[in-house]
Amino acid sequence: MAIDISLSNKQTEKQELPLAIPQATLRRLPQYHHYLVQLQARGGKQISCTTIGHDLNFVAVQVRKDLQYTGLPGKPKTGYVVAELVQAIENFLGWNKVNEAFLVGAGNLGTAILGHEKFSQYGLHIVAAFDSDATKVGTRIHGRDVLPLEKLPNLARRMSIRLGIITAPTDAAQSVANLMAEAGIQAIWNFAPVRLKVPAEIFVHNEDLYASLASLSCKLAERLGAPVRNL
Amino acid sequence: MAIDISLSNKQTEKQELPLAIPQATLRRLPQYHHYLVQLQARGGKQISCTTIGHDLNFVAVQVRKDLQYTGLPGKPKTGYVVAELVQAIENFLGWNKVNEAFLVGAGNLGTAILGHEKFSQYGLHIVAAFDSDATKVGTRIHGRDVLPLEKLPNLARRMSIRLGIITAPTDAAQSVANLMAEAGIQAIWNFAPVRLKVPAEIFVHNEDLYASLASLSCKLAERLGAPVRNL
DNA sequence: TAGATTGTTAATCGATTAACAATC
DNA sequence: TAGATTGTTAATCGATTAACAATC
Repeated sequence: MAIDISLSNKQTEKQELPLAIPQATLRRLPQYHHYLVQLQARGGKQISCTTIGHDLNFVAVQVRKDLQYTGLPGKPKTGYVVAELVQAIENFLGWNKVNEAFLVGAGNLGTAILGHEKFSQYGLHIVAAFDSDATKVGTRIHGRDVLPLEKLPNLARRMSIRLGIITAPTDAAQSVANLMAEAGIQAIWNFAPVRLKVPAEIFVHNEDLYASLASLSCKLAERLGAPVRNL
Repeated sequence: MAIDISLSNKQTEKQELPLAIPQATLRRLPQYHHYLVQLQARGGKQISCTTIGHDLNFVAVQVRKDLQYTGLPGKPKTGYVVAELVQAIENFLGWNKVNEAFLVGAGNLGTAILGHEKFSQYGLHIVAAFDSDATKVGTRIHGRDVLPLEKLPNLARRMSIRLGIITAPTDAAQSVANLMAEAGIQAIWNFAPVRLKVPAEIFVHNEDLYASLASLSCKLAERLGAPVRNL
């Protein structure tokens, strides 16, 4: 019987138990991707974890573990085929599928994100912006219409939008999130420094600039305190 | 001799070994801070880890461990004095000291960050912007001059600038970092999706939007694949 | 005193790293 | 075959959580 089970596991494939990926690996995959794309541009065909690790300052075995999540097997002695690996990472990250998104908050940050054309290379298409400020509504920012916030739920449903980006001011963020939840949006990229309260099925990713600032100012404060060492 | 050493360690205090703070704790401290400031605004005087944990969705003991890094002791039964705790966190993070910074790359993102007035409440004062684009040089963005990139090293030295913010395009980021290193800058907040090569004494914090995007698109792809469950 | 809370020490968990067998 | 590399299993490390004593 034991043989039976192990066989069926091997044969049926893609069974499931995809072995949830660690956050840390997920953060590194885009780095590998970026590295590999550049390598490819320079004509690189094959690559080993040893080399990737050396260039990116990771231990080789960590690179190997990370890449295993993409499901692409490498070849002993030669390593991975660069083109395949790029594909595998993009596939794993969902970067070869289009994600249409709505952005709320057409202020400075919202404008910056709308202007970031590279995102579309990674499947992120921001199709419209929303704002509650009447003076902004009706304008166009980097080719996208700025619509009144009230229109979001209806439009999101009709267009089956699954991703929402919040670049609204802190105080408005929660109510925007509520609107998005109501609109059936499935994931939120939140740039406001608040922990949003949303239904459990909605995935929230917080882009917390204040956490970054903390890390930087803490480091600088620590250095000021310490006596200056010989440079 | 052994006794001697342990005594001196205890007595002299502030000796060192400040027990390096975990990254994760550092990310949470600003959240506590934000929560406590709001609490204070509503007139809260005392607070317990139990309550903080409940409101912020952390386990109480984790909150306690995190807060211990600030060095402020709580009182059994009553918890912490809100005002003291806010102070202690700000002090620990260096948010009550002024950090003057230079920003390089006056594009969309740079403009957004220059426009983010709240940063100054956390000690971050961006005093000038730099760009290599001659059409931008000479203009003012959110009250700050845009200067030619070549002027950065000299000015940074003269003004003892310790923090640099990179919002330049990916290709330019490394050379900007080189310039900053040359200018004696001690910490870099890097918004470009590249791993910068800098001397070991420079602290780099990467704000990696593509890592965030990976996390979001991966989650969405995973949902699309799976059959829709009962909502 | 009883109860809520802090602070601390031990157990658990997950991610990183090390060791090594398998493979081309 | 020898050597570089992958893939896997075990050891290590660090952070989270649990258990509990100390304190007001």
